[in-house]
Amino acid sequence: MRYSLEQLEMFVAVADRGGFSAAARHLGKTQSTVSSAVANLELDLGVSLFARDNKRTALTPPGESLLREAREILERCLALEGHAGSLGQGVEPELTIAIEIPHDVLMGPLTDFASQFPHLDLHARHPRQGDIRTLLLEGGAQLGILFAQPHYPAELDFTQMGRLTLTHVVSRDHPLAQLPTVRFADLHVHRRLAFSPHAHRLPTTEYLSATPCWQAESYPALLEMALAGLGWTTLPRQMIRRELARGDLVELALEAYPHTDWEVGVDLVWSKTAALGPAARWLKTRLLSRALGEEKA
Amino acid sequence: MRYSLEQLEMFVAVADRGGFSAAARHLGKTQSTVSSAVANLELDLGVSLFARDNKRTALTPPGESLLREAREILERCLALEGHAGSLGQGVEPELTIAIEIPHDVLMGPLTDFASQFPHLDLHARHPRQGDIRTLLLEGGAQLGILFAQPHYPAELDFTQMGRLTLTHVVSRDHPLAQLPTVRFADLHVHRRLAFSPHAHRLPTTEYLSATPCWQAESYPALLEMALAGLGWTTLPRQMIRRELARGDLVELALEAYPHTDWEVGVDLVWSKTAALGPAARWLKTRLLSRALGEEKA
DNA sequence: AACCACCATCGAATTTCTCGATGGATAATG
DNA sequence: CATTATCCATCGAGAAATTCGATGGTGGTT
Repeated sequence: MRYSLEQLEMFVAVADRGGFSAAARHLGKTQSTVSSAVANLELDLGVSLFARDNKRTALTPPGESLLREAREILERCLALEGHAGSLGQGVEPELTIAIEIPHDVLMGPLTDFASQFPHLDLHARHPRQGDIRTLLLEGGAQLGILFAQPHYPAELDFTQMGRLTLTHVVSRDHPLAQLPTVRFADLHVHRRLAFSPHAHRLPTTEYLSATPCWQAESYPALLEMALAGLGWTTLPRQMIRRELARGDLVELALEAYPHTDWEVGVDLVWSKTAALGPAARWLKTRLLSRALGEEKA
Repeated sequence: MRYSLEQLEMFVAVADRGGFSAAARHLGKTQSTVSSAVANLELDLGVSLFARDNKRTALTPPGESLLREAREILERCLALEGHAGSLGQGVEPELTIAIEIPHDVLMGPLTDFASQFPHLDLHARHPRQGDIRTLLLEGGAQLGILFAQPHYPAELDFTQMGRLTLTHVVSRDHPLAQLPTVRFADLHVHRRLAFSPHAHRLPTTEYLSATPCWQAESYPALLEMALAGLGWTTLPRQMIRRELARGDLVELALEAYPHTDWEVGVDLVWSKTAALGPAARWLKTRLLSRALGEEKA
């Protein structure tokens, strides 16, 4: 028969406590049990693990080498049990969230989430905006984080999670970056990089429709284009902290324009029909407890 | 009582084979054994692993999540057994080699070694040259790789492993790098960076003693100094392939000097008294089978 | 020398595991 | 529609392993 986990436990206990009797006391077993269990393990493995030196029990070099692996196995078993325990209490085995714009403000809650639910598989998707709704409706994701919508399907529930600040930026080498202040008319002569899902909604379009305009379907794509110097664009400031800090992107100082800081709401959305598991609920309250706006740069 | 490894085995077998009976056939057990074992495992873990749907046995989502961890545990157990097997056949649990100059020619044999003895802990040390001998004599290392010595202590055995080609190099920005050919006298006016253990042995000193000379105790130190442009030096060409390829170091074209390529032997040394284990013997023959010289650039 | 702590071994009691058989349920087949 | 085959859970008997307490040997300690 194969060696058992109990045998491995006794093995490490003897190694840790420095003796068979001490290990037996610690485990609440008889000394003879520990002795024969380890002896059988040694037979199974074909290696002598301890040098019984009468009065001093020390690991043999092979024993020391195998001890690490035995510990590893037992640790994995503990992980399995912990995982099973949380699953037994109804915690869902995996969670999918759909994020329209990945920005580092979310990373704080996610790292907390990782330590709270270490065994859970998190899938973070960032599909095109419209797809988030269908994902939530079809159960492909449990939570969605996206720009505030004027209205949602009846099957979806939502809360405002916070606000992101939109700011006008260009790459370091762009002509607009050289101007001390940017007049409204200056924008017209340079290419605008627009976020296509919003291109028809944001106030931007009302007065800038004449600008040569490129559209991209995702913020990361916009970011790449802006970094390449293809034009000016509006991006959430929280998303491009790094680039601003490094100077790769430069904020435009818009002159005589009242809405220098545009804010756009970010909503947390979930399906009314599919019940959220404990992990999803935890993440939801965690995301809401710390409003996005508080973490503005 | 704790769940057993057999139960985990049956768990994954049922998951893999798609049913209890199939798993039982595969494992050579009775169907009832598998059935009750998995049922007990489910009780222990407090999670139902399979959705018994009469005629179709499928993993539950929690079961799928736990399956990975169960596999992981069993895999670790196989590793433990494999490790124990090799240790049982006398393979040493760890091996220490002392290398005077780490260069990438050794990496081929070492990667082979890693796949041949996956559980073995390899310690690669590179002490000062003289210390290698004492390490070998005192059992702190089993194999040593160092520059050929005129003679060794009686307790050490050795074989020539190959030859390294010493070449004269300077950094890209050094004045000598600008000369199309380097005359012997040109060397005198620039600082020489010498490998101190060899400074008294190599022919270099005989005719270059007048050169301003810095000494370093290790080749990596020499390499750093040469890269910093501190002077010219002689380094094993195999050791600085990368730097030569990138152009960070430049070989000097010595004019009218017969010994442009100096070769220095590299010896493999071990203790006569301490018997080498199987792994050490394997690595020794592997290192000798592929002479160092064959891998010259 | 007496004592104490340590470990290996032994036999009996207990627990667990395994087997084969049985029964209920479903899907394919004639 | 009956038959057959396959699937799984359950049961009881037998086999196997684990556990316990006791015993004996060994080496330090007082």
